Amino acid sequence: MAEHEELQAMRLLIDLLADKWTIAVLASLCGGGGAQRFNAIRRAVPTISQKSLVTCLKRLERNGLIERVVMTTGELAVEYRVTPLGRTLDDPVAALLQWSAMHSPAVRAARHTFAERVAADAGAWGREPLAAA
Amino acid sequence: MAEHEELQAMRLLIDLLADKWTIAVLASLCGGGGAQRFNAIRRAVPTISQKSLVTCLKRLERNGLIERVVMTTGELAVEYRVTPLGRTLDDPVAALLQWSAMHSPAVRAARHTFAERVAADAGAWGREPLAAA
DNA sequence: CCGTATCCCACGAGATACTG
DNA sequence: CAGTATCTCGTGGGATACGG
Repeated sequence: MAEHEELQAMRLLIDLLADKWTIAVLASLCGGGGAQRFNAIRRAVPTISQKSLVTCLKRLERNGLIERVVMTTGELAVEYRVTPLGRTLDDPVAALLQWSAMHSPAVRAARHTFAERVAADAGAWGREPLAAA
Repeated sequence: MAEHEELQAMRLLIDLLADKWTIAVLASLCGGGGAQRFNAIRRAVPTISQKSLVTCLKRLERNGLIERVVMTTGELAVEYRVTPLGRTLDDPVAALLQWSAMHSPAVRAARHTFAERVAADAGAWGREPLAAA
């Protein structure tokens, strides 16, 4: 799978994608042709909080995946756009997407099996172990 | 990139891989031919704590990616082995690995650029803003 | 050897209120 | 419109000690 330092490099990418909103934000950005304004993203990802969106955007910017562009029109307007580096995420994200489509049902099934097995184990030696606590 | 429900399925996979140790543990398991004993994994991933390893293994088991096998020899011995479902992770993980190899230097470079830019912005309007706090 | 139990801290993230 | 500032809570994870 991987040997030693590759793991560390991979953590970098995983940490990039792992937080709760990054993928959704990126999807919104790409959906908007690669650029969106702050509140447009908020509307596209309705359940995100302001704070989380700001944090998320800052991280993406810090890592060079998106760019923050202050528009020079009269009103205050800021646009976020995906950089070329950000575009390169398409490949790994596509791989994740494909795996999810193919195997996530199996994972859900495994969870149910596991839950039942645990319940059976609990029932095998005594009733209501939780009540004893 | 992705539209609506795919995101939720992807979260499942990301959550699987996101915690600090899963990838390393999986790598150790695969390195051991697909099966390793508890303390063998610990030695392979020296900086992990007992607690974290237990937690990590439980999650992997719960999601059907590995199997816990109690050996029926005299001494207490437990082996963890990758399931067929677990093997299917090779594809997405390989994609992550490849991206990391190709682009992680660019991310690190972006971080430095960003840090310098921030420092320049800070220096432009006043010295030692941190000292003021 | 293979864990469980407890304490403790850091951090992600929601809610809410305020500013340029 | 595009943020910043606090508060608070839940959880991940390290350290340590104990149990089967």
